[in-house]
Amino acid sequence: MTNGLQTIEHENLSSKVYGALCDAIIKGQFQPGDRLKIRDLAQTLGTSVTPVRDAILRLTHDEALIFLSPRDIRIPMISRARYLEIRTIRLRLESLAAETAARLVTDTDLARLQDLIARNEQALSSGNTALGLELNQAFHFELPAIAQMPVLYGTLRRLWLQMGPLVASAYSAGGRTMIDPHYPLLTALKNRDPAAAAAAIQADILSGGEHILHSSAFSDRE
Amino acid sequence: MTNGLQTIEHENLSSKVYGALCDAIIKGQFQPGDRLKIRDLAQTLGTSVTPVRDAILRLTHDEALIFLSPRDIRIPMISRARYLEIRTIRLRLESLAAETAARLVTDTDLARLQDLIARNEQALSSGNTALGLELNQAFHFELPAIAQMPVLYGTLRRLWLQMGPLVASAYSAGGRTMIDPHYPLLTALKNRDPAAAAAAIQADILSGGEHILHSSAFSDRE
DNA sequence: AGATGAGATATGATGCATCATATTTCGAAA
DNA sequence: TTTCGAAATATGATGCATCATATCTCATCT
Repeated sequence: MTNGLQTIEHENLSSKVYGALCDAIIKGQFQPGDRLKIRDLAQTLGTSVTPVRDAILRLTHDEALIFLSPRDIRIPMISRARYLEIRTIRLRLESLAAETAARLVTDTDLARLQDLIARNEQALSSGNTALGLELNQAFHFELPAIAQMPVLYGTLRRLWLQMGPLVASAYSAGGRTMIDPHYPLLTALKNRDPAAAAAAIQADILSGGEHILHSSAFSDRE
Repeated sequence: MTNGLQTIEHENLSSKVYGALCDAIIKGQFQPGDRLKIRDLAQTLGTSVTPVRDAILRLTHDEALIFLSPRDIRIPMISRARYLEIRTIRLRLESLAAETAARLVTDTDLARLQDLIARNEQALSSGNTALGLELNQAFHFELPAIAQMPVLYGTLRRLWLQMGPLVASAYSAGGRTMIDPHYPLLTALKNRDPAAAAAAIQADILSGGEHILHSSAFSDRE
């Protein structure tokens, strides 16, 4: 047994299918309640059932998909309570990412963030909401990456997956809510101010949350 | 598409195998660096390879197992940095669980927690460390359950899985560190005092963390 | 029209064969 | 003894068949 075992990332069909489905979920290509069938997806994607099954099962463990029955896999409609729970968790975790990022951020990091904001402004101008969603999320995920917190990154990624259809639906008309809060956050990071960074990301989450709460039809069930 | 889609839990071979492997990991039946082979496990467990593969893949996505290569699945030795990251995240999340639990806790909940502590005292007296580990963890998981935060529960479960071998190793000699901090937490919950509950769980995590940091050999790598 | 039940069909779980390639073994050379 | 390379073996990924049972369809009855 050796110390310092090194993890590897390898890309196989299953992980490719998983990535494609994650993208589709985040971009709002599925609606809550939509049914996913393994054989249909395998045909569409040109694979056998195994990698699709792998990906689907993974997404159910991510809680981005649910089994309504042992034969019925759906995109879930999350409840208001669940959304609020996720938001509360995010307030705790994204503020941790932001604080830590404020302490570690480099000029290269800042340039990258600036670029994401600029590209999001362009996406907004051209009405490309799917790209806007993607860039908003990419901005958020920069924080745990800059903070060098891989566990936190993975945890947040799964939370965002769960919110995917909700966020895509709430922002289907686009809007500045996905961009404006990023400016004060960027400023705080430039200033290497952890407290300001934490406050900025929390303000982002809360203002975004208000938008989601006002524009979404939630499941009445937990 | 209906509102209020209801998720179901169904138990199949894959989830049974997953549960058995999670148990084994938490109880320290594997050492960091140990190799798991799908066919061997399938033979041991008396299943075909499919459910074992499902369970193994799920554990790799949980980051409780790692692929050293596309053919080599191991129990990871986590790094000091990763442990500290997990601990930081736990400080945030378990305090959230504790605060919320303090607001929602019932007498039935309190009795259950009391029982867990009593059983842990017994396990300590009889030198049953594996049971002590299990009961310590059960106690911790009561908080998100009482708090009615299923997402938080799932998130914490995965963090504990990752720490499984480390915790089992650090506490291989047993000790009061797994019990003593539970008393002030129980008191805070009895008093319905969120701030005290949060402080108590954080103290538990930090004191446990000191024990782990002093007694563990970490991987030098991230 | 709605409800019910039977039969047909579909679905994910499971088993197992095959494949590509990763790993181990073993013999030879240094 | 150690190192190296070739061959043998093993391993997880993938494909696909089969199974158990979930779901859908359709006919009949109220």
